[in-house]
Amino acid sequence: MFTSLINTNNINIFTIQYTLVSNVSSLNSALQLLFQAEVLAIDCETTGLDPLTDSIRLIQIAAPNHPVVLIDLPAIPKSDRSLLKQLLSNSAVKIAHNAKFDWQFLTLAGLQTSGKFFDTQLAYKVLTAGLKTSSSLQNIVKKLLHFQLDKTQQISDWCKPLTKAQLHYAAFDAAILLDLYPILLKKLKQAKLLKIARLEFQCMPVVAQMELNGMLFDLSRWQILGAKLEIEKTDALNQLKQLRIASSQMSLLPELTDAVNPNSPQQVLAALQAIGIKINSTNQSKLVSLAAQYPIIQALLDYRRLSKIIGTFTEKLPQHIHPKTGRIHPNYYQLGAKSGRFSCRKPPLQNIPRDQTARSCFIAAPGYKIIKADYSQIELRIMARLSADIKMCQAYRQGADLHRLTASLVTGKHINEVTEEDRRLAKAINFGLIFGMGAAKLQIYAQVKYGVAMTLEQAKAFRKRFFEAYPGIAKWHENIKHEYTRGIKESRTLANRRRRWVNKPRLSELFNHPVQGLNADINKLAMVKLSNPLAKFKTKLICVRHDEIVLECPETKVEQVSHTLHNCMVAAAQKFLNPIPVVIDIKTSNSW
DNA sequence: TCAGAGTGCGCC
DNA sequence: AAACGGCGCACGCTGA
Repeated sequence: MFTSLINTNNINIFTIQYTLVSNVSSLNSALQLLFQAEVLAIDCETTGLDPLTDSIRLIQIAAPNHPVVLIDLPAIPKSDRSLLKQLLSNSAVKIAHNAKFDWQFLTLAGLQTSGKFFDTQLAYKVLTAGLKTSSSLQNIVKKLLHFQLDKTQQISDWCKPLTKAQLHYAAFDAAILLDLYPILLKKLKQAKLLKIARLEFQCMPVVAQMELNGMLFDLSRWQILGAKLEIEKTDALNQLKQLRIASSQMSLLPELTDAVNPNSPQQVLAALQAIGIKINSTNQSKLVSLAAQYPIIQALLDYRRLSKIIGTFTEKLPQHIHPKTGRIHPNYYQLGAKSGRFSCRKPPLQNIPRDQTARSCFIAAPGYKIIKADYSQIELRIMARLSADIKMCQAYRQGADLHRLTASLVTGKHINEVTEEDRRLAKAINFGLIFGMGAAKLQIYAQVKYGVAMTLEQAKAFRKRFFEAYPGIAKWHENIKHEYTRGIKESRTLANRRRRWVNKPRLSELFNHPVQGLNADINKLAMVKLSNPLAKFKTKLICVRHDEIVLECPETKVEQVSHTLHNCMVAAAQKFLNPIPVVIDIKTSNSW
């Protein structure tokens, strides 16, 4: 099916030309020829995957109509790399696949790449957001150039003297990017995605630097916290044991129920059913409302919460402290979510419990402060902007508390009589209903997340009143429903980010994407705007979380940096939300 | 025995 | 007619 031999613009799979340079004179004469090129494809082969401990073995630079330059970097003394540095920061478009990886290695080798970037992986992800497709170089080459890329050398030993096969592979990997570039560029233009792709490209070095920065972590404080949680968990487990013995007396098979594993939903369900609790599943939403009635259920919920925190964070986070920096450097994937949001892994810092005692273990280095800024109610503001609901827009323009307003509208109370519980109720209503939640889920959601109990009838009534109170939202939902019934192929955010729909999407997904996606667009734009100020103020971006940006800043510059951070975030959001005002909450302290 | 789907839950 | 969305990770369980 796939041709093994193909002539593309620049290369032939068997006749690819390359020049291996291992001394400064041959390096510089090879580089001289590349300064006229408007595009440069760059790739690095490294001794491993960790930029903080591994190093570059080979740099490949490809330009149209030139042999690929393969630079044996360890053979070039640091003092002889000035022309290379110059090339990597010139005005050419730098093309790379997963450029973050190469940027990090090059930066730590003192070869910071700057200027315009074009990341073939990000470009492909922007084009295919929503589809189930791999964005590996191999797959992209297969889909766009119609041949099978041989990656067997990728896992070869790059620490030993390089073989001809390795050099050929390395040259090819860089050269192929020159062929992908015009195709991806054309597709981006045709799909009106070039702008959003450029936002991603500009964001890339900011993300790359953020990973290198990492977060400083107070291990001893964390361990004290962990020990406390461990005690609480044991308490909960003991309660579960005692109560299980009681339950086993009612069972015909005590030897089985004695062995109930609290981590097994199946066994727990059977055990709870055996003592007469009528449930069909043991998830939080089914159990919360029964916790007051049955102590064992409270113990189970406690146990689950604590073992989650201990298993996922308390025990795992210390393993991610980097021996070289003493900091935690997670992996951020700027297009990790189909909506355009970031995802974060190893460790998942975007999921750290919001509990202040946990977060206070992430600390500023001596002489630094942590500045944390988040967008206030960004999704609701986006919703106001998209729906142009008159009451919602007016409330935000007047600086009113939207949750209080909703509380007043759905309960019929005067705005001054709204209680704290009413306001929590309104939060559940606002956050839930904009994405199309039904009455049954609203009832559960309000109980689980906000501790507000209501009957199904009340939930139905609240739902009805919400859409009567905000007819603009109801209309916006109607419009999307209309598109939905006609069969919709894609959704766009205001920044024109696209998400494609493969099968018939759920209606709620259609409600969600324009909101969640624009939130991501805004946060990324804010990061890009911050890029230069961060360098100027020697401040580190250390974490981003959907609507939140965390910086580590020299103590002496806190005021200027807070001010700049505020301005960048406001400007990014204003670009899309105008005339809805944007509010940023900023806090400065010694820890997160 | 081990990959993978399923359940459950931490975050926004 | 009714329907929140987006992640990553740990765990028990299933089936080839």
